[in-house]
Amino acid sequence: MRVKKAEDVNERLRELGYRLTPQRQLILSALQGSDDHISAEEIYVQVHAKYPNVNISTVYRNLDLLKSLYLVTETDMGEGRVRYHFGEKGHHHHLICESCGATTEADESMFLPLKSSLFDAYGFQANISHLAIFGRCTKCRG
Amino acid sequence: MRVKKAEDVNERLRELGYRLTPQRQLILSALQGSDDHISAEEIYVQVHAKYPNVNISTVYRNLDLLKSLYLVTETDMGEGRVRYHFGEKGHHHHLICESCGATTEADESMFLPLKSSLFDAYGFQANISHLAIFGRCTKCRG
DNA sequence: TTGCGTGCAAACGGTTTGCAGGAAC
DNA sequence: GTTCCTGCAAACCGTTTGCACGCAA
Repeated sequence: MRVKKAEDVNERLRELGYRLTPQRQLILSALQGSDDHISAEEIYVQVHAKYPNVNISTVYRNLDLLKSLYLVTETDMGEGRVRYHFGEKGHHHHLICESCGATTEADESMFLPLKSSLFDAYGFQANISHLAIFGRCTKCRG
Repeated sequence: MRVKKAEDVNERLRELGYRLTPQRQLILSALQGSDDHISAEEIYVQVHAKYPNVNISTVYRNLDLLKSLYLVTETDMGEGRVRYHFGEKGHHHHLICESCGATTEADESMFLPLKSSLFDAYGFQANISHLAIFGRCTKCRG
């Protein structure tokens, strides 16, 4: 599961007829540079540092574009705001403790059986790329 | 999986020292009377019809209370608003089609293997009461 | 030169909060 | 009588939108 290079994405956008504005490239590199999921606000802060005039609406508009091209996925981790993740990075899921708020990553493989039983039972092709599951972590159970 | 009777809930609230205001009871009966998940707005409309002075902030405050007592669960079905469900009703999950918006209910049993593998692998006790899974339904795959 | 993309400011919509009055107990 | 609960209005906060300008192609 490799991270797609910045140049590849730029090329793809150019192919599709989208312009490579500095704002767009900074937003992309914020997404690519983030290990974790990143919020629109956090992207904005990073981009704004290098390019003070940028507006947060530009961040949202570019995130919408990237979502529609399936280059970016969003995950609702129950914070009242959505987090974004660069599409080519590895899929994984989040176990969020309702008591202490700790989040653990769960491997995609855990979810494959579910995916196939949903397909078998309902013909539903689940797009389980980044799921947030709530519950209690080991510590808080004790 | 039985629906808890209104009187039982009233009694429980009274035991815990909470007052049984008419607003609170109307909110409870809206929750209990809803087959599906119901939004705060929808509860408000129902309650308001019988008790025109009620304010939507009262609905939110009561939903918060009921959540904290684990009498009500909330599910984010990706609509930009949360839906509420009376706790004692049967657990089920939602398969939401990203193309046509259709939602199908999936039985809880589908998710039990996932639940136990998360517990075995991470010691995480998943509280999978009402999960929303996005993907493509049978029709939209065709 | 064309029209996509942007900055700005205002609006939006669901939810939360401060406060003073009123009802449940 | 005490205190919880409520109605009201305003604030909040993440996100979206209308508009005119500016820059990538």
